[in-house]
Amino acid sequence: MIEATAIDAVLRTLADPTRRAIFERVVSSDEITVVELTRGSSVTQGAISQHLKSLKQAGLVAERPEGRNVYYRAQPEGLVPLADWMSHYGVFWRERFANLKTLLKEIDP
Amino acid sequence: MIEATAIDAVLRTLADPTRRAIFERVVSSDEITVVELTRGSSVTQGAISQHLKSLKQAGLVAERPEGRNVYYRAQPEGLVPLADWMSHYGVFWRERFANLKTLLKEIDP
DNA sequence: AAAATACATTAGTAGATACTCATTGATTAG
DNA sequence: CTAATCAATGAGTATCTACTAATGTATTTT
Repeated sequence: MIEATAIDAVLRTLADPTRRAIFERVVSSDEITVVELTRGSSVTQGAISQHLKSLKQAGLVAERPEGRNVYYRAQPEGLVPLADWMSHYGVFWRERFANLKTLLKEIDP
Repeated sequence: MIEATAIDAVLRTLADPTRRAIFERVVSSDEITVVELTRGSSVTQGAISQHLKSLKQAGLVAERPEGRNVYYRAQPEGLVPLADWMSHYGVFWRERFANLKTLLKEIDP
């Protein structure tokens, strides 16, 4: 059985559009600070920090404090519970997953 | 860009543990009625019907009325938005394919 | 040292939502 | 025909949560 608590945390965390948008911005950038995330966002800095806390607890992001800044980066292994769940319950996911494996072989034969 | 509304509906629908459990039971069985789903569940029949409505609107299940019963079955193509969203981050994984190799082994050993 | 900057955290609030209970509509059984 | 069963829906409620505003804690700048 898939670990219920992990998939639960990941899905619940990604379900919120604002929080998911933050995660996507973290993914798109190598590293990004809270002020940078706050700029171009419709919510306040406090909300950003709260969402980052949720993302961190779900294992989706990691932080690197440096001086008064905190750099956030994506933690891809946090998506493993979701990928695992998909492999069980998503038939079509297997095909796309096969494509991903093909892609990887092209990159690193 | 991935269609925001679809991935939003799928994630929001699957985020609730009770509703996700219902979906998993529908997936596991070929076809299943509401009474069957209600048996062995901690919530009432009304709640089950409400969750099935959400799942149907998200495109995750389909129904087949027969007499006074309604048979539900999983609609795997409803997971495509989620798979697409994951694929999008497959690109992100490619940039860090060392991690991806680890992920692949964990997901599909 | 004082001011400014970066981030986290708290309290309070408005809106969302998951649930129960009751009812309704439809179909089947006695 | 009447009673029972299946499922959907509505009203009402309690809980959850995403948000703002304000404050706190470091750290850096001037």
